[in-house]
Amino acid sequence: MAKRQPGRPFSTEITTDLLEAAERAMERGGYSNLTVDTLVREAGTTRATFYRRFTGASHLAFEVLAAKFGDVGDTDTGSLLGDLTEVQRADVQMLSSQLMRNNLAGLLEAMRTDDQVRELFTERFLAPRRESIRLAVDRAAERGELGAVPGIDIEELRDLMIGPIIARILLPTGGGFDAEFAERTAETAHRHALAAVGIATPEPA
Amino acid sequence: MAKRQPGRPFSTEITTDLLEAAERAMERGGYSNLTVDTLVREAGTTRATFYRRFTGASHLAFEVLAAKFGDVGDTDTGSLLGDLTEVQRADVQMLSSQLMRNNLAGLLEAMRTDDQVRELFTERFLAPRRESIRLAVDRAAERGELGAVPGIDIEELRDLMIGPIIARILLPTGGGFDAEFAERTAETAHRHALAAVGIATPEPA
Amino acid sequence: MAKRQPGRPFSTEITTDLLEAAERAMERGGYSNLTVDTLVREAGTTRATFYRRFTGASHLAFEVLAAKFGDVGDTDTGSLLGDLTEVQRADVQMLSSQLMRNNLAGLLEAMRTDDQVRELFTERFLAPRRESIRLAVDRAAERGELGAVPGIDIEELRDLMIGPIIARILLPTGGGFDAEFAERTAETAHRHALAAVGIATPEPA
Amino acid sequence: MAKRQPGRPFSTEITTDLLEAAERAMERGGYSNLTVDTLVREAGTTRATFYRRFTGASHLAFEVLAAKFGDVGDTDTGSLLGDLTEVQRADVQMLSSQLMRNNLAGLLEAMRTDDQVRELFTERFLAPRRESIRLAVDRAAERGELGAVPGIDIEELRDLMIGPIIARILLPTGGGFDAEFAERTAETAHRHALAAVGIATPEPA
DNA sequence: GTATAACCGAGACGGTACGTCAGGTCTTGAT
DNA sequence: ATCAAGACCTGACGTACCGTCTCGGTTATAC
Repeated sequence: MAKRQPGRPFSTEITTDLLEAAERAMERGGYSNLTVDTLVREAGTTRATFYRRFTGASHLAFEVLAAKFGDVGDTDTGSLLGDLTEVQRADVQMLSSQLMRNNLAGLLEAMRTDDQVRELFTERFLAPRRESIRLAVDRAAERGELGAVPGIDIEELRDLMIGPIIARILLPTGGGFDAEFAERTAETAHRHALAAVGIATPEPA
Repeated sequence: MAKRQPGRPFSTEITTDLLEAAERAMERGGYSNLTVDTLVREAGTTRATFYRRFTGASHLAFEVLAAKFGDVGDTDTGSLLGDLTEVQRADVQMLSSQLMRNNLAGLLEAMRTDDQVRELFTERFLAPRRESIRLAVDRAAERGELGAVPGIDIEELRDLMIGPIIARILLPTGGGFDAEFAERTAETAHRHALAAVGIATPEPA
Repeated sequence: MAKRQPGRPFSTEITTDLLEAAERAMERGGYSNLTVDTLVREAGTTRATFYRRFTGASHLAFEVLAAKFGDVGDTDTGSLLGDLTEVQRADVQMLSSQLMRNNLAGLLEAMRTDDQVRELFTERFLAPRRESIRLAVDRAAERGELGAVPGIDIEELRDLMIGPIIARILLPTGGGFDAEFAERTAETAHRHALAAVGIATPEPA
Repeated sequence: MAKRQPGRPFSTEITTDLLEAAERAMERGGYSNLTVDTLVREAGTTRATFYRRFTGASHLAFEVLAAKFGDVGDTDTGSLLGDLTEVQRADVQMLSSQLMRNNLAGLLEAMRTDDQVRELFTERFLAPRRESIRLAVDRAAERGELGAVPGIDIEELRDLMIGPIIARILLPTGGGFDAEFAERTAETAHRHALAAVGIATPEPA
């Protein structure tokens, strides 16, 4: 029954002020410019109050992203290629946003050090996306699209899909994303999956 | 003839001491622990001396990586798939090293802000690797392996190859690299290239 | 009512530690050896904490002297000569201290540059001493010792009294102060004042 | 016969360039702004070359003043008061110059630490001025103006004369020097000397 | 209603790093 | 041996963040 804690509860207004201030800073300057001092000043509060809610700037940054992109839907389109394309479209949209472009590298570095942020990220971002792919593959197997599921490394499929998007965002030369980028890379991942179970790729679309 | 410039020359010993100190720190703690103070302390020199050589810790970190992984060879194996596999093998080896695992995210974030580091990185890391792929594709086109070169986006091909490696390194859940990872991803990139020019993929290897 | 200001108050212990450290350094090495780094190290605190209290080393040095010599009493002995002698005795005692010998020149140089230190010095050291002399002259005028006050330049009288003491301290050849130095120079200043209003000097004492 | 040193001799041009650069800097910013770096840059030479000529900035500063004010003439006006007035006029002129106002305090502080500068200053500035006063007193004694010379402390007389000038320069509130300042203070010193040998002061001028 | 527990603003605090400046010395090549 | 150039070590500068703390004052529940 989630018992009420004694004492004065957190002011929700301050929390949202901080989240908004962080989002603005992340949109503008990006991760390197996120300092607790600046955030609390802009949110009109103080360091101590900040640290009651978050363990540090990286934690808050993560929460901003989680609020924006935390929930992934799972759509059953009826075919593996269709499902993978859906997943890829959602990820391209998420990762190509200014918020991600400016902060992904910084957060990935923060994860290396900070266990808490790493766990949160894994749980809220990585796991759901991996699950979407696993479900798509399972459904394909049930439909008989794939001979044998065990031959497919879900993790590898995921990296094959999200990797090119990340590369395009993080590497300086990376251009934009044209309308068919998601389709092309999803097809390639699809071929990869088929090849893994020994099925020759059908006619290219 | 590289004329001698006037004045006392840089002490090469100090330079190598700094590079070595940086490499140790990068191997151990990774990018976040790279501070100018710590480096000069360990190298037995001073901040001012450091700043005569490097613009900051990120610049030095880049130089360490450039010294280790700067030069890429170009091997002509006689087939596009063979060439791409060579490229991929080299990149897997480079990126899976502890040095890269611990520092790639930090450097990518540094690049967002620091123009100089971004240019150096682009010039010394990105451009040569892109060039390797371009040469492989050009040779394949000459051999008639590919119908029309213009249909192939070199940049996209590069992202399709390096992306999965990066994802595996930077994302917390990323496992290791088994012996055939390079082969599999190179094959997938190869299929992607063929599909781009409308050629059906041959029998999977 | 001296309302309490918000926030954590300054630690008085740190303040006194700094003042004591400064006094020791001023006594030992003198002004040139006063560095913020050394002071905070000896007081066991940090630069930032120092700068919350003082604008710089010269400010702190001034505060040390102000605490020691800040307040001057005003004694009415009944005669101008007596009053001037009292003032002179106090100034000889103050300026002949090791603290002043070692730091006066440095502080005078600091004053040239730093407006704040100049103002503090003027207000807390110069003004009160000038006032003592002015009061003595006013009382003498009321008693009829001096014909007309306006004829006396208080500033000049002050310089005539404090000047010789300063010269003796700052100039390298300056010897010590014998017991009658204050009396002799006060008499001379007295004669100067009388001469300024056209009164012949009486018998030398 | 002042044997010629082996090797290349000092460039006199550099020496004068340095002296001139120093004078400009002393006139403008004053002692605190005298840095070896700035001086050699402005003189178009280098630190090493500077240190072959001078032991430090304070040494050079002293040389500038010595070149300007080093030699004092000795005039015999026929009376003690006349001679003292001459001395005082010269000192007022010297000390009231911008060059002295901006650098005296700094040099006095430098003297406290640097033995060499102290010796140079004593020898070239203090000793000659003391000697002028001593000669004036000796002549007065020969003329019978003073009963007995031994009763007069030359050092004290010097401090009584130069002290007020110094006070007026160094103390922040010190005003300017009107035309009769030298006369008035010389008279006062004269009275002091007479009093010291027990002679009543004559009618004020 | 009145404890009590936790919040909140303000800002000091020790720690660590930043990038710069000045001092005085040393190394290189040239005169 | 001087000179220009500039690296080098030492040590100090004033500032920025970090995460914690100490104040005085303010809510919300819980007794």
